[in-house]
Amino acid sequence: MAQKIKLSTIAETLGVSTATVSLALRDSPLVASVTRDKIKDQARALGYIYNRRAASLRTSRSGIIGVVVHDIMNPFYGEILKAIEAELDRDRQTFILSNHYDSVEKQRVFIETLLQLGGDGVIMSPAIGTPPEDIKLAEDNGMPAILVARSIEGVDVPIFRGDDAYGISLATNHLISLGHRCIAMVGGTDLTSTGRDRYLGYVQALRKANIDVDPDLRIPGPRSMQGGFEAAVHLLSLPQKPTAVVCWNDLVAIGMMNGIARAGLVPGRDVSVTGYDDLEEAAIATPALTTVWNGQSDVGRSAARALLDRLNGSHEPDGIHLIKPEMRIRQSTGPLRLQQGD
Amino acid sequence: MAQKIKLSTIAETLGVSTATVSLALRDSPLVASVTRDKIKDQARALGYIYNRRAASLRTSRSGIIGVVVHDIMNPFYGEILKAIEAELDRDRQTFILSNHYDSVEKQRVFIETLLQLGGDGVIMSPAIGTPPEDIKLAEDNGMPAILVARSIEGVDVPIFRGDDAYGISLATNHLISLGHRCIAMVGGTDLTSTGRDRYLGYVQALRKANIDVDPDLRIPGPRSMQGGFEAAVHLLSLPQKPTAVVCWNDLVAIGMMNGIARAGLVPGRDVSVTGYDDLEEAAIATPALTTVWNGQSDVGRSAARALLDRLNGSHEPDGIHLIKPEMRIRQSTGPLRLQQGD
DNA sequence: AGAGGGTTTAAGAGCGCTTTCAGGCATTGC
DNA sequence: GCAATGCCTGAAAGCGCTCTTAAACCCTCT
Repeated sequence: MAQKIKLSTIAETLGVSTATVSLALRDSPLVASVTRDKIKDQARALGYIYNRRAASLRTSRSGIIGVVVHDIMNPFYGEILKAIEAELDRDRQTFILSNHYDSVEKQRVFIETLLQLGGDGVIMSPAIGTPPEDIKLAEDNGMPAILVARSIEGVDVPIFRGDDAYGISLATNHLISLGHRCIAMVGGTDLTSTGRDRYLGYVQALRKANIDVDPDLRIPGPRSMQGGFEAAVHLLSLPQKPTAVVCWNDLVAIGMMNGIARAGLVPGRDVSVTGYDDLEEAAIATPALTTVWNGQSDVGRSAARALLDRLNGSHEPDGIHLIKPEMRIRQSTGPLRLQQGD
Repeated sequence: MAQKIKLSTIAETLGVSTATVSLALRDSPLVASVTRDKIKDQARALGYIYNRRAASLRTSRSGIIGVVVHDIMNPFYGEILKAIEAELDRDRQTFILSNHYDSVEKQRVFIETLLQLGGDGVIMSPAIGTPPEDIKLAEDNGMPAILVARSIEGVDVPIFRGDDAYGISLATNHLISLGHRCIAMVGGTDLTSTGRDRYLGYVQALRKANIDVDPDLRIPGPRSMQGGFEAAVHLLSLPQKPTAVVCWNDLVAIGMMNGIARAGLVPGRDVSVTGYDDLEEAAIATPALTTVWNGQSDVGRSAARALLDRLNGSHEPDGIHLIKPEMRIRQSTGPLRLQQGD
């Protein structure tokens, strides 16, 4: 690299002031279009690189937005991220992505880093146990926060997520309507709002159908294919095997179906399985997975939009924005078969 | 937010100069430890946020490293990213992640943004058709680049990737040793170095075993489960059905197995399938997938290490660093069965 | 021709931090 | 007891950009 090209370099070679160059590059109407074009051509010719650190030091607007979720490799968050990315791209915002893996510590480091970089805002799916102070840390330093997918108590920032209780009740009711009475629930934890809401939806649906809730049929925890696979092994070893399983998400459901298949049973015939999220994988699983679409793309898009609006002054009303999930019925669920039937 | 706390705020409240505060926070030996502790306590008490933009404007080191790959949601890149993340975290570097979706344009925008932010370096898996100038753009502006997973012609920056030709030959030879002669290859394109190398490995393995290469048995393109699923439908409709399939990656292989199962055949018995990458999913697929471990974590870790070393002055030798893949034999491959056998 | 109006450009003061260099103060050696 | 030796601290310049204020310029109109 020959030498750093800066505004003043362009100004000198053209015999104008740096102010004019700055204005011209920013398309200010204060600069004549002839001058502006001349300046832009010269900038290109010299290979000028705009220095955002210097600019944002002055303007205190960095164009950086942070996004932090549990795990960006989890397809559920992946679909939210894609929607956020698309929305932010349209506004030419740079976004910084990070996993917190449910470590409050890692999440706080991320927020602090973002503040140091002068981030304009942050979209987060908070780690389990996130203290409200960590959100306030961002807000107090002029960095608005928006939550997605999970709520936390004691903060009043906008939240976008699916209506979990309703969504899981859709799945549970579907199984009940197929004649199932012994329905397990696999995955989720009481440590997140999502976990609590989904379990609630499951319990309420059972109660409404006058089915007793058997605590042995709840296996909290699993979130991955691996987890679903292991849960299958466990459930199929119970004296009273469930005939249907409501899974935390599609990954768990696919793992569950694999586990059922390994045991020599046929998912969808011997044991019905529902997923949650309606990932791309769901439709091509074997058998195709009955699941609940959770509005990931809506969540991502709306959250990004809300943040951008907020940055532009129009203060979006705070509070929870629930997206209504929808049922996707495929082949992994079927009518109850009698014990020794076939 | 009450008011911006800066170095000078701390300095004033303590009656020392800003220089002392700066030095103290940076743990300079020039400041007495008593003073240093007092300053640090005060900084914490006031809720001071270090302004990296201002600092990096002065030091021209930002602590930001860019990482751009085809698609962060693709588990193959995901495992590379995890390794990079772990390595960069140890050096307290912030990293900015992006997808390019094989758009050279999007990739260039990313590089430019990174330059504007003063990025210290960039790790990239270049988009198909990346012109060498785009890499030079980074290097010429003092931002070292490291390539992962894919090579491109005409640049001499360090490259870390698996030995694709060798890896695919492992899979192909494995199938040949099981008696298969009619072996399809699904996925990959001649547009990437990886695609060319893997096809080459496949062809060479067949030739060495005196098996004719049938162009109809190559289906370029698929990369996803969906793609593998569709390829299965196509292959099983051929007059001369293949008895084994070498797949581009594990996702394609899993999709392929789903497609085979949908057709009423048993993967691993009726049609053998190999994957590539050895993702977590491979081991729990049904049947468990025979695949080739491609050293993703090694690639990520080494690439990050190389970049950090380079930033610290020790100039890593350029050139290609090949990681040796390894075979993982599971249940999705089995001996050739005679046409009407069983 | 001069004034008034509109348009275009220049000047300059920071944004918050780093870092060198010189000077102040206390301690030690003779 | 006095000079020398460390150890700390403060002053100040400047990283590259923005943006307001004010001045310069060029018309047009009277």
